[in-house]
Amino acid sequence: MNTASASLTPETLAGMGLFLGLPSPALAEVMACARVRHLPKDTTVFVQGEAAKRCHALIEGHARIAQSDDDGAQLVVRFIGPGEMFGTVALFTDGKYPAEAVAVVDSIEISWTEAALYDLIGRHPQIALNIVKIIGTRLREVQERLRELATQRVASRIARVLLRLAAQGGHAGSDGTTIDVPLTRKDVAEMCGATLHTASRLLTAWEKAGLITTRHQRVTIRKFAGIRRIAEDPSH
Amino acid sequence: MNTASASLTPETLAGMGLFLGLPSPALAEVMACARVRHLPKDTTVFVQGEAAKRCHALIEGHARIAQSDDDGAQLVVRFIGPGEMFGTVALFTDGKYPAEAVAVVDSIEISWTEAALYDLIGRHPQIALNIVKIIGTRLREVQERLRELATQRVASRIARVLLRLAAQGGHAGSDGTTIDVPLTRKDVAEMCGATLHTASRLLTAWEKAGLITTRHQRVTIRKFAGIRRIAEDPSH
DNA sequence: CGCGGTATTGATACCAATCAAGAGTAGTGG
DNA sequence: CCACTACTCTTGATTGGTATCAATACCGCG
Repeated sequence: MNTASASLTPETLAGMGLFLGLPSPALAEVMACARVRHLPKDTTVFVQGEAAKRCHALIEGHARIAQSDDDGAQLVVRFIGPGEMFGTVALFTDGKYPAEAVAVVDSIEISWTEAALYDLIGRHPQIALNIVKIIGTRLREVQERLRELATQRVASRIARVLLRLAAQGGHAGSDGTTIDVPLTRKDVAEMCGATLHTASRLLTAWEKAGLITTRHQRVTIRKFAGIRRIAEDPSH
Repeated sequence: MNTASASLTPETLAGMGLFLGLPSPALAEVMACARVRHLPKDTTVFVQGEAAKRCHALIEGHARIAQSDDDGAQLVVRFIGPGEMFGTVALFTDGKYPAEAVAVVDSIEISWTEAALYDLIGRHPQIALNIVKIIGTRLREVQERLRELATQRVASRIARVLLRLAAQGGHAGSDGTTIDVPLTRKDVAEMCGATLHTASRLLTAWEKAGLITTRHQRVTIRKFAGIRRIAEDPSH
């Protein structure tokens, strides 16, 4: 993991949605004004309400973005994986992070100051278009979830959470696809607006039915068809 | 209303979020490649799944943006008011509108083709930043609603819908603030993921309590404090 | 070995959906 | 002008999915 930091080159940036379509020299510029940091597990990158100073992205690892209520209630907005940016919208709106970001495994972060980002956009407007595309895609996803939450039952929503996570960050094995973010029952519940108890009941039931297996907060989907059926079946 | 079309000048654009910060000559360019249309009440501007061809904005009136399930279930994503853009995200993502847009009152729309928009952005990159700001703000709002839906009760959610609509488009009168979008009980219900029946019961109860009045689908908030209390009270 | 965080599982309560019926209200056309 | 129709709104009765309350079990770790 610390070797990754050593091998970090402008080419690493080429695959990031934020810098798609930029020529090599531009990537070098981007690299030149970036700050790379190692984030040990459970590091808080920023907290809700804090003044936004930087645009962030992950090189490696996973971060949980979560929003809290005035009372304790939390909602997991999304998990950020390698190559994805986060904490950037605040720079363009009111300057305060609307959620908190915590590394859920050892991770590596790259970030830019607000001034540096604006400067880069000025010289490479493509970056602004990339941001529009990224934010637009997320807007859609969140609207999708909003509709799900309004119209689907808990079982469907949890099934969809699993499918979404598997698609976003999952590696196929001999016995199914394993989601590489460590997921507590609480995380699952907070991703779909359910209680930890209901999530636990359902996941345990699915495990007994052979649809999934969970060990040490790692979830493996063994029967995609079964999970997909639950996700789409309006009666469940 | 038809006079508005006649008096339409580049200055009209200056107040739109999309073109904030642009100098007059740029606004003239924007105007030159725009198409202005009158939308009679109930006109469908685009339907869900349709290929996105244009970037839209409202000069006057109101449009409802709603997303449908595979089965009939609908969710009202937002109401668009004068000066607000809509149907633009699709141009930057997969090219398909994720929702439908319908004028709920007689309205005037202005729009640009995808090519024209890209061309304008190329010459005036500020537009791209404006889009980021607009979409970023909406992303936040939707995330906010997502959390509400996950953690708040129906009464709170409906109260918040009223407050949000009053803030977005409401004019103060002697007896309170009237929301200028015509709202059916169904609209209210679909904005917060409830059934029309529950929405009706609550609104009627609030009307009896003197918190609001409704006549011909026009809602007036008479006691802001009362509505705000319901919005924040976790027991309701 | 005990301890904090996580997970399971049963019993109960309750909010809101669903089922069901009827009462305004607006627009249409004879 | 009035019947006819469609749509919105109201209101009652019942059901059921989940939250809530409560207790116990598990597991890695100091």
